[in-house]
Amino acid sequence: MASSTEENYLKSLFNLANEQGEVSISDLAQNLHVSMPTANSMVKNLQKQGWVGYEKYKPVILTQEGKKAAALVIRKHRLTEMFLVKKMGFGWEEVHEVAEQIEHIHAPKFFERMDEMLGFPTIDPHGSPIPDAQGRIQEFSYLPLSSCKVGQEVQLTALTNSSTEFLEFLNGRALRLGLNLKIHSREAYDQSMVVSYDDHPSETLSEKVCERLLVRVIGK
Amino acid sequence: MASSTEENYLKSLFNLANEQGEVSISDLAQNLHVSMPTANSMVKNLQKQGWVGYEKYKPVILTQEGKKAAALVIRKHRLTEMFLVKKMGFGWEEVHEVAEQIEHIHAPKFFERMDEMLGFPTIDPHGSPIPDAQGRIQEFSYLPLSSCKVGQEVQLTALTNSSTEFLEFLNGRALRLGLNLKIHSREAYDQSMVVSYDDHPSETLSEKVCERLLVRVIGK
DNA sequence: TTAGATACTTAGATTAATCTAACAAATTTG
DNA sequence: CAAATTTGTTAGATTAATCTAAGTATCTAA
Repeated sequence: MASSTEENYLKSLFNLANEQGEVSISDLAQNLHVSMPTANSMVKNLQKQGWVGYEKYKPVILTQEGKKAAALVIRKHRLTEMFLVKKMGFGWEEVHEVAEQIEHIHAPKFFERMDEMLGFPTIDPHGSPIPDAQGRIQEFSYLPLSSCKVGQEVQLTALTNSSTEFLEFLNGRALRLGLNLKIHSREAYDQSMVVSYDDHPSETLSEKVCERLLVRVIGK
Repeated sequence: MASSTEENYLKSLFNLANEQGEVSISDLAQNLHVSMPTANSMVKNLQKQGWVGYEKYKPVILTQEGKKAAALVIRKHRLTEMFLVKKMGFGWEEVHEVAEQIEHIHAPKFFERMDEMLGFPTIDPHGSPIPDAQGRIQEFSYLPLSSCKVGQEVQLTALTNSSTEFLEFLNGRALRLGLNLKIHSREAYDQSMVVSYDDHPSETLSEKVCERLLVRVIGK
């Protein structure tokens, strides 16, 4: 069974591979805030346990077992986030730190009961998919708001970044998942967009923000 | 801040002191399933951090800070047990292992929300008191059933042992906290007692069991 | 195409938590 | 009370996870 530390490495490898494709030792080290030699020796350890394939100076690749193990940790993390928000009254900006700890709890029934109580959710509070109990993960094909056109109506469905600062920024503008946005204009100079929703008749969102908002087109 | 390991030592010291008074290095080592040298060096470490007082060959004594730190870990443990039983549908025999892990989570709001959702409970599912947020613990004065007299009516209020095996034994006889028991007889030879409750007109309980059942006298 | 920069590895040290072996103090008991 | 037993301590080793320093491989770009 993986230690908490090993679980964190598996999770990082999984997430980095999804974001970037190939994952180098330095990517991994940076992501986990450890030195390269530390990441290097842990990768060798993970390899010995059959979770990753690795050859000197080559990218690190999760094996099938490694992917499954990683997905199951991510499952625990995202189920926990959903539970904290839906059942315990946490804000979506407060759940990450707690979930980072609870994801390492070994207690199948605990997470099964969360899953049941939540009605078997498929996404977490930030719109990321929750892997199933077999470690299978459903991929959605959402677009960044930044790639949408003026005049379109879209629904905010997920985020590519769930840092506390970004979530607090969204809270400040009453932006939440499920909201319908109308795209009124885009500024050619800096790619910022003006949108409206609910009782917000005109909000300007920077390119940086628009890239992090994932949407589904619903109109025009 | 105490590591999980340190928290476990503090908890053991607190519980052992309550059960036995003086706590030796060997008591501690036995209780935590570690060797005496391990317990010895951890006690020195806890002393350096101001949680225990210790002199060579003398009993280990928690300081005020040590007692408070221990009580706050026990608070997290017992709140978690109550949450698992009352909010997540666990049986009282299933909660210990999970609570042993969750008690080490550092997330004040998580436990505050549990407390609120449970209506600020004062006892856990096994009748043990839950320390308050300041680490103060309310002591009850319950009697073991074994010390009660034939003819008395008593209410089952707590247990002195909450091992899975004992709890499953109680489950098998539908014995649970809050139940009123009538004491019909006691066998002089082995101190076993015959009691009745609910639709159980006659159950024989061994001395070992009677010592572990804590009650409040309500009649005769 | 080779010099310089970047990425990676090796070597060796550190810390927390554990162990066993050996010795020392304290307690119990004949 | 002295011997035997129990309890506690010291010394030294181990493992997981981390680090820094130093050296090596790979990539990039003049």
